[in-house]
This record gives sequence, C-alpha cells and structure tokens, in this order.
Amino acid sequence: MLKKALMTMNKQEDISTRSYLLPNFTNGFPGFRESINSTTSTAKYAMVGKKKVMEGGNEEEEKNNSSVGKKKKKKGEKKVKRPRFAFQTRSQVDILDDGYRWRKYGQKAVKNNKFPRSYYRCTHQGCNVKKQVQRLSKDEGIVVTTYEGMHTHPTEKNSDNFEQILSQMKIYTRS
DNA sequence: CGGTTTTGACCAGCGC
DNA sequence: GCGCTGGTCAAAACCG
Repeated sequence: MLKKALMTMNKQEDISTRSYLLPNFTNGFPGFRESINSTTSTAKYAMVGKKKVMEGGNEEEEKNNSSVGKKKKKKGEKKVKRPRFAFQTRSQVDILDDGYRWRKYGQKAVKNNKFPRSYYRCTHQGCNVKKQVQRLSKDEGIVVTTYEGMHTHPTEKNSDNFEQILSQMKIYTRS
C-alpha cells in the first residue's frame, strides 16, 4: 500500500529550505548510528509537578518545579547532530506503514500550512527514532514525512519493499 | 486492562 | 527582553 506512494519527490524546497541531498541511504548511512544515548531519557518521567490540572482544587499545583526536565533531555550537548531525512509521498493517509510501530506524541499546527503536523516516535525500547508527518495545504495529496535518527532494531514485518524504494529515492537531510 | 491517541500546556530558540 | 513558533510532555480519553 505504500509502494504506490512516494514517487513524487521533487520540489525539495517544500521539505526544507536548507536541505541537501544524500547520495544513497540504505547502502550508505556512513556514521548515522550516532547513539542517541538513552541514559537520561528515563529520568524525565519521574517528576509530576507541572502546573496545569487545577479543575477545582488547585491548592497544590506545581509542588516542586525543581529540575522539571520535561524536555531537553540533554544535560550535556549530545544531540547536536541528529541525522534527519525527509521525503514526500503521495497518499491519502498520513501514516504509511513502513514496518515499524509508531506512537504519536504530539500534534501541532504550523504556520504556513493549514494542516497540522503530527509527531511520532518509535515504540521499540531504546530506539529513539522520531518522525513527523505533515500534509501540504497546497496539495492535499502530498504528505511530507521526516525521519530523525536510525532504528536500532530490525523491522517487525516484511516490508523490504520499502527499503527498496528508499534506496532509490532522494533523501534530504537537514542539520 | 494495557497500550495508544488526544489535547492543552509548557518550554526553548530565534527574530525582532 | 519579549513574543512568536515549533517541539515535547503527560494526563485523560480512547480502543483493541
């Protein structure tokens, strides 16, 4: 179902203003692994403070703001280079099945497009691959998918067609 | 019942 | 320094 998609990837301006081409993707990927260390990511879930949720008794909102750490997991500066690559597909559905399992963690409306952008994360433990999906307002049939990071685990399903296609389409990365 | 989606708030970067 | 914008969090709702 995804093979009919992703055959229209021209107009690279729409993906990103400063994006440049990567030679080949599946064969290459020289140093892409990059080990997005997951040591600090677990700590963020410990806190509960925050501030919303008043709904009546708001006496204890935001009990401890210390080290909220909700985002910006990086205490060091490890995340400087995160490989990301984007491509456009033409399909009716936003989520194209690439063989991995994704969990949606956000959705945001961006400025120029009237369609919101969706944020997904790979559900595999320790795999910090993210992707974001956005469909263009000018052309409703076009869906821009941006991957970020590399998977550290094999695919669950047999979707080797997808990698075939990936190898011969243009990949754009942005730094 | 457990995992996923929904959805508003929070936050950091950047531009002004 | 302030306000806008994009990215993330997390609690509740949702769904199998």
